[in-house]
Amino acid sequence: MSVNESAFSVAPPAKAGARSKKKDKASPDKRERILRAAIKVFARKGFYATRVSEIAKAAGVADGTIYLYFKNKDDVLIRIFEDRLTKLLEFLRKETLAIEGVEARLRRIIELQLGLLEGQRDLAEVITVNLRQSSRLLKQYAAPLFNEYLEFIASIFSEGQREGIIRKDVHPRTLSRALWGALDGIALT
Amino acid sequence: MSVNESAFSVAPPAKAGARSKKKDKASPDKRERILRAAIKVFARKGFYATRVSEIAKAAGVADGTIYLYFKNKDDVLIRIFEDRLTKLLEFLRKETLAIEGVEARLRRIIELQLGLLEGQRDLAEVITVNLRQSSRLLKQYAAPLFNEYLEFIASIFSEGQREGIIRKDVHPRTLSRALWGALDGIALT
Amino acid sequence: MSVNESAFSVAPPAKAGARSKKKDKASPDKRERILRAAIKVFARKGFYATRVSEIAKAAGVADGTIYLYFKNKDDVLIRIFEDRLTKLLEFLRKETLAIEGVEARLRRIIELQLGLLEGQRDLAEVITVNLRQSSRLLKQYAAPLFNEYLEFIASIFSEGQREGIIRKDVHPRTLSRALWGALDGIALT
Amino acid sequence: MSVNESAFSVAPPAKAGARSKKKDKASPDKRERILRAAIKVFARKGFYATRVSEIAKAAGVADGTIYLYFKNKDDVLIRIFEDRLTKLLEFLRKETLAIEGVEARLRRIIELQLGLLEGQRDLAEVITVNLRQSSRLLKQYAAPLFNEYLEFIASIFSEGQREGIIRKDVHPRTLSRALWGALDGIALT
DNA sequence: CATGAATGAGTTTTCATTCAT
DNA sequence: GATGAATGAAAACTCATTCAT
Repeated sequence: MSVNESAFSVAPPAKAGARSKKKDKASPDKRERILRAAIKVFARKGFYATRVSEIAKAAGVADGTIYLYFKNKDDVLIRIFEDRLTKLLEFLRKETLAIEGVEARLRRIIELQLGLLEGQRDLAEVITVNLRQSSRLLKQYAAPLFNEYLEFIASIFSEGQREGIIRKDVHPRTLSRALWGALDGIALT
Repeated sequence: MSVNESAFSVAPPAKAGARSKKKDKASPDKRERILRAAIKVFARKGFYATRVSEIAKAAGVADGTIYLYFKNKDDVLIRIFEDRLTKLLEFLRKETLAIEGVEARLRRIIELQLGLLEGQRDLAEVITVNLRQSSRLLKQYAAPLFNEYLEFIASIFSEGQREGIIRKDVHPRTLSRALWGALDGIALT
Repeated sequence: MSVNESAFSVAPPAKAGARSKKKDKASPDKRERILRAAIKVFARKGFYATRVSEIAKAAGVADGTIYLYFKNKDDVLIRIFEDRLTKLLEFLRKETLAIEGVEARLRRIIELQLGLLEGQRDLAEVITVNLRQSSRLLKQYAAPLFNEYLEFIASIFSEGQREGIIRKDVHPRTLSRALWGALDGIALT
Repeated sequence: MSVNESAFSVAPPAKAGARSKKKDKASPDKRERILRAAIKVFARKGFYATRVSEIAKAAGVADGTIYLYFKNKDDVLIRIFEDRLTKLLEFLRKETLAIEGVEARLRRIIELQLGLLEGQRDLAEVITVNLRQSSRLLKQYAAPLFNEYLEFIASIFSEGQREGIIRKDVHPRTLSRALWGALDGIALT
């Protein structure tokens, strides 16, 4: 399973029987289209510099439509974190835990991570950049998720320390932060 | 010489004999006060979420005063990069080149870097965060300076590769990005 | 055809079959309402002394609405010139060229002009006053149109000179300027 | 006596005995310098578009100095009208009344007027343009003076009508307005 | 559901005026 | 008197959000 066709690369779920009912006027995944458009635009211009109208245009919907699916502009960013980060985390867990041995696991994480950061540059950009300078509100929602992510990687380092294959004088949490930072730095190229 | 009393921790230059001679116009350090206030506020809330009036209040000046020293809000951020990053780079160069051996140098850089990122958390925050999602204009000014910084670290890795103490299958530039990312990630705590 | 129901006294074009077909978007005459309000207020207070909010209030729209139809305050003035002066010129041409003989034509011009300046005092005021002391930008747009207007009158004087019924020792262009000035001076009452 | 060295082309009054007292620090005619500078800048950019600091720079004084001689920016314009228009009127009266015959007088007025408008383009510009679109306050001061000026010319037309050499079906006041307008229009070239 | 024109609160920025030196 | 840095009230303009169609 490649990273780029991974679970968090959400694709509209196959649209079962073509045009289910009659009208089906509500294009089936307008919400999804908006999220994707938002990721793209947020990545390019940052949250604050992005106009709601730009998201709308990129998604091919009217400005007002955004407010049918999201409470407000902040909410769009929050949902990006929630939807995507959750899926990313699940995916990482599944992929990693299937592997035996701390070193192999870390290699797999790095591999996935770099693959992710390459294939989903936009998403990574949104996560890293916007995590920091956004409103209190956002931080409340997003930070816990990101923390969970770091915690997961830390847990692997922790295991490595117990097994004695990783130096013990650095806190696993610090290691996980350093790893994320390094990978993110690399991917920025 | 500690990082936190370093060259880039700009202090109004002692004003030799108080009220030197005649003119002494343009309140010598008001500009500096504004820059410092801006760094502090930008770090906390990010560039876009920061109101010019907040910078003014933090600096203890009137809103309009900002515009006596800076062209506009963008310009304030640009000058932060210009003033500070330049000084930081000079400082790093001086400190590092005085040291013999690639490994020792890298240790010193990490040491300084972590010291900086701790002692000047605000500045580091502004540099890292705002470098990414800001206006074209800013990127034009800031990115080159940041690149110079990465280039400097890359040059040390490069030397290490020639000396055979650093693996040669990764580009020095990638290494420098990874190092910055890791250190930044750590400091974020 | 009276001057005051003339072509340049723009009225929303009757909107043929009410609510024509489908779209009918962009409130058809809001732009027009704003232009009219602006002419009125500019005439009374001058361009610079007029607040955008005053135009908005006079037009019965919100401040921001102005910016849906015009780039900025300058643009409002520019469009007044463009829309109105162009129509005025067309009107004058049509009315005048239908008449035989230089003297009769000039009489008709004076008649129309005074009618205009009376019936559309506001517009005349805006044209004359604001043509002079405004920004480079405006002059670029407005002056050529005003010149075209003067040129048209000059062409009639020119014809009169060829026919020998107007003294030849004054340049037609000077005559047209003098005529405009005199009529404007009179109308100022 | 040429128009351009006329009474209303105020020159600092010869500075009697060089450097009267001792210090004489107050440059003798700073007020006059400011007025002249203001006329020049107002003519070029109009009252509203002119910054107080621009007048100051043109006059070679500090911004604050202006407020030692004038109550505020409005006051500067008011004094221009008062000082200059008064002098202009006196001058016109003296010059004209020395001449015999209505036609000769009018010729002289036109001559002077065109000379003035040429030699003192700036002043004429300020008078004509700014008379119209400025604040209530200004109009209160300036209009009466301008009216007096028109009244004077009207009186000559009036005399001409009594003498039967000027058509009687137009009000003298209208004639004077037309004359001013025509001359102003010509001079605008 | 979808639209997008309209709104107006909230920001940036300007500049006349003041006042400590 | 003269200065010009500092002030802050006032204006232009932006853009998230609403709501009639």
